Amino acid sequence: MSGYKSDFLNVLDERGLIHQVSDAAALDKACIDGRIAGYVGYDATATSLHIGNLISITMLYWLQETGHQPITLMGGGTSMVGDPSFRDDQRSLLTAEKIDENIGGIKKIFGRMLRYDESPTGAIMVNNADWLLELKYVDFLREVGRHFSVNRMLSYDSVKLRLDREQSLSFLEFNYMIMQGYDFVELSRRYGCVLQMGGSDQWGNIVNGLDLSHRMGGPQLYALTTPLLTTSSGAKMGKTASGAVWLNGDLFSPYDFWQYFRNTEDADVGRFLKIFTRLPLNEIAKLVALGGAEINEAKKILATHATAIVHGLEAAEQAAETARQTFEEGIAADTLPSIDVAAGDLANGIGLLTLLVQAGFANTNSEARRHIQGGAVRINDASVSDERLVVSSTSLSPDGSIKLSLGRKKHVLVRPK
RNA sequence: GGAGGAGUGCCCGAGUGGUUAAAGGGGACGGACUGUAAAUCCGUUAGCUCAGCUUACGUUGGUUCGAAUCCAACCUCCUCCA
Repeated sequence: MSGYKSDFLNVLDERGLIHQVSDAAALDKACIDGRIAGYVGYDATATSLHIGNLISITMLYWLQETGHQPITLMGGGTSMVGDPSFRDDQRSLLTAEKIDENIGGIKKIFGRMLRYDESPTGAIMVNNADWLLELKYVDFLREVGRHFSVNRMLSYDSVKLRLDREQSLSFLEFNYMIMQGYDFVELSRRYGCVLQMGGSDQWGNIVNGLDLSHRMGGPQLYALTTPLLTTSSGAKMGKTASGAVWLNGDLFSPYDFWQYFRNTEDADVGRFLKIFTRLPLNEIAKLVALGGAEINEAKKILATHATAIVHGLEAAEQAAETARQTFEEGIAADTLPSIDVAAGDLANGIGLLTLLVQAGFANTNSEARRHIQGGAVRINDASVSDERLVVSSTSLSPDGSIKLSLGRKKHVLVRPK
């Protein structure tokens, strides 16, 4: 739907970020009447957020830009339980130490995208461990638990997958949505937060919070979700052969991040420009209008802007330049991602299979072997067919590295250290 | 507690004693073609010290020259009954 009056909802709507909103008209009005506070929760399931989370951070960004207050909630408490939504298996339990470590890693990204300060629209960082871990079981059940209907919770799509697949859903996990609902109420009490946002898979969990607030005599709260991001071919975004597209540079390099967006399908360019960049819409419209091979220019702009938001402009431009040299000039840019190997090892010679695994091109020697048999591997741009090949210092180029490639697109420099 | 049914590789799903590392599909990866796109076609898709060996069909045992397939116990889930 369109025709919102508030800047916030208009921006999100124009950029295709809205999937569902509860009581859109009332939320719209609240945004006009004054400053609202809205939050997104992030569970500490890994040491970095991934590209899917980038959308919800973007929503917080626009919330702040349009004069409201974003709250980032770290799931230090909820991560102790694990969200079963749309999962077909049980998560392994995370230890408290691991959760702390993950939160440390996750936090890094927010400072780049949001402004944390004391001003009315300054972002706030909170951790639900602060209140969830203090709860007394029976008191909590009597105060909060009584408002939840098990019948209803079982009817949610989010748990259907698990039930349909005849997988057990433990009572522990079943409590997750109650905790998330309670988080919302707690944030509303503490910070006057009235809006929770998230991916479309979070709708059920978020709406629980709305209900709970209502039943506990709290204020009217609102829910807003974004569409699940898929490519035009229907694949879920954010997965590559080597794993998730992480936002932290140590897990997924800025160059790879840039490449990820550079390889966007034609049909997705416009949609992604709206979501992953802050370019004005009229400029985006011009880029999308580019036909045929020229759309590649739009993809480069998309890649650079998206990378700049996450890794900074400098890193983004360097990634763009590296890509230009690698793909357009066909030379080995010394800024390609590199791996270090011990100089002594290289002098003695390293098996190619080992090297491919170290480079992250294969998970096992067998997989590396298959790549070689399939003709995908090149050393310094020369095809390799011998899986027993031993790579040594003789392959070093004048600038002191070996260019190792898998397929047309994946390149890594091997450097002795 | 009783009766019946199910559990296969990343996912779905065939297979009911012997070329079965397990049909087929999906996904993923590689190759060709292109524009570092899509579509299409081809190939690969358990591990290893790889012309060989090891581990695999819920778990553990058993029968057999030989088991994913037969038997027993156990675990998990589903349906009906109490």
